[in-house]
Amino acid sequence: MLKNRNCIIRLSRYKNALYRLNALGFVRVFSDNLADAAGVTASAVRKDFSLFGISGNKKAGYQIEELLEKLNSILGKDKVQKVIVAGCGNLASALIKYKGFEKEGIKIVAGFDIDPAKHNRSNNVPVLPLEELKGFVRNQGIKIGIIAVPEAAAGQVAETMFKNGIKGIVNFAPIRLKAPEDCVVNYVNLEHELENLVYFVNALSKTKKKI
Amino acid sequence: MLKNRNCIIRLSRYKNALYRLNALGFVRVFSDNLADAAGVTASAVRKDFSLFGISGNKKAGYQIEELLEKLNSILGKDKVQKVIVAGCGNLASALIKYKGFEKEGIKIVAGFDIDPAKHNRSNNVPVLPLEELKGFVRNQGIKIGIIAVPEAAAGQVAETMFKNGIKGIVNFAPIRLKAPEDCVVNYVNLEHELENLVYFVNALSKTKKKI
DNA sequence: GAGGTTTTGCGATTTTTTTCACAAAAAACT
DNA sequence: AGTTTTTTGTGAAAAAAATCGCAAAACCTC
Ligand SMILES: NC(=O)c1ccc[n+]([C@@H]2O[C@H](COP(=O)([O-])OP(=O)(O)OC[C@H]3O[C@@H](n4cnc5c(N)ncnc54)[C@H](O)[C@@H]3O)[C@@H](O)[C@H]2O)c1
Ligand SMILES: NC(=O)c1ccc[n+]([C@@H]2O[C@H](COP(=O)([O-])OP(=O)(O)OC[C@H]3O[C@@H](n4cnc5c(N)ncnc54)[C@H](O)[C@@H]3O)[C@@H](O)[C@H]2O)c1
Repeated sequence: MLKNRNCIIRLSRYKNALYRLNALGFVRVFSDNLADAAGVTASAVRKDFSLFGISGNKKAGYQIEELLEKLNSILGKDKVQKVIVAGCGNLASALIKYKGFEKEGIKIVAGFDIDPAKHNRSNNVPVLPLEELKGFVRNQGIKIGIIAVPEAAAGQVAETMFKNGIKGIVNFAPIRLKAPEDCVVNYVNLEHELENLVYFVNALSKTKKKI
Repeated sequence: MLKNRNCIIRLSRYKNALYRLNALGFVRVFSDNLADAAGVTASAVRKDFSLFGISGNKKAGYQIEELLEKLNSILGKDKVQKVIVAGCGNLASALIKYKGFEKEGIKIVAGFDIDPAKHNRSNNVPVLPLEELKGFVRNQGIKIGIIAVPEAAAGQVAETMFKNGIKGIVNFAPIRLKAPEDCVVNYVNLEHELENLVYFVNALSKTKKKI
């Protein structure tokens, strides 16, 4: 099994770039066009493809439509991915309202919250009491969850998710989660993202001054 | 200059973990305690510290307070970082409302939008017309920006930011940005994060079945 | 259809990152 | 004071990821 997260993220980027090229009327691409569009090197493109047994035509590059089919299949985009969110505060509201996920075959099917004021069954995306998470996830066979609860609640919520069949979590709370070994957690930490930026901006400005 | 993004992200994680340990009453840590709390290995902790010339005491570990001071200084947390946001839609609203940034010394000082309906000068965090971004950034010497505009507008907005002194951008729009070489862009792509999760969940379930 | 050109596919190489492993320092114990 | 125990700090080794480089295939031109 391939473990390189960056490589899979690049596949997503190729996919997005290919949709854009397609929309511009292109039918074929060469590895270097695609590389430019995705912001990587041509040999990275070819290497990644070779890792997944994707091949093009020497001298004629890759057929965009065919390529998209293969990438979409690798990325599990041949079926709609049902996702739930725990914690329906500010961040989750933005996620639930976001139209872009639908285009990508990602469907947030329900939110869960402990605050009764947030509950709403008649919504397009219902917000249900946290106690219903368990049954919902089991019955619908949901595999992917998003954690958007406060830091203090995240560990507990993750445990409930994993216990009831969730296999992958995107966690926005700024805390590490314990996960069973057949499960995955992807962390999105916006503070760290900004801190990181501050570090590199400072570091760059220092090196520039030396020159 | 150190280029390893992961290493800097780990420093942020150490910092968070140290605050938690501090709150629990700890005064000192050993590399392995900290490693556990931050979700890394003890040798990674020591190696990272050695890279930044941070040293502890053999047999007595590290003084938490002192360590925090050093990490905070490396991460630029000794002064408040002023940040602006372009695009004040759903996502930016969540960011603007988020209380957690303040605790981390990150202050979103203004939002900018093309939609007049979003403008509001009397808010705690004012939302101003996009045309004012230029002057605002220059006058206040802002170095960090967040892009939360639609994909189609992101390139243009980034260009304006960079032209007026922004050195680092966190970009939520699902598109690569052109950046001057003394500037940095950190990408946060939530679709890709979910896609990635789907890939690894599928991959793991396949390898498990083989066993 | 020979010769030239372009582009893929992938093994080999290089670079980067992580992990190991152990000497040296410091504390604790005897 | 010497011995044992514990933990750091960092070179060395290993592992992982990125990049290079080039043979081979496909196409084009004449
Ligand atoms: N909003 C941001 O921009 C932002 C930025 C960085 C990090 N985060 C992180 O994302 C998470 C969510 O942030 P937010 O701004 O949406 O917070 P929020 O306070 O707006 O929302 C949290 C929601 O979780 C609910 N909740 C609390 N405990 C719960 C539980 N045990 N089970 C289910 N629901 C529970 C609350 O009722 C609330 O609706 C937090 O961990 C925060 O640290 C948010
Ligand atoms: N909301 C999410 O959960 C989510 C998830 C993934 C990605 N994103 C990305 O984040 C970005 C923002 O998403 P959102 O949901 O907040 O969108 P949104 O439509 O709610 O907000 C976009 C805002 O940008 C403003 N805008 C448009 N053009 C502008 C310009 N040229 N200059 C300044 N402002 C401009 C609009 O008036 C609007 O207020 C998008 O690129 C989106 O693809 C959002």
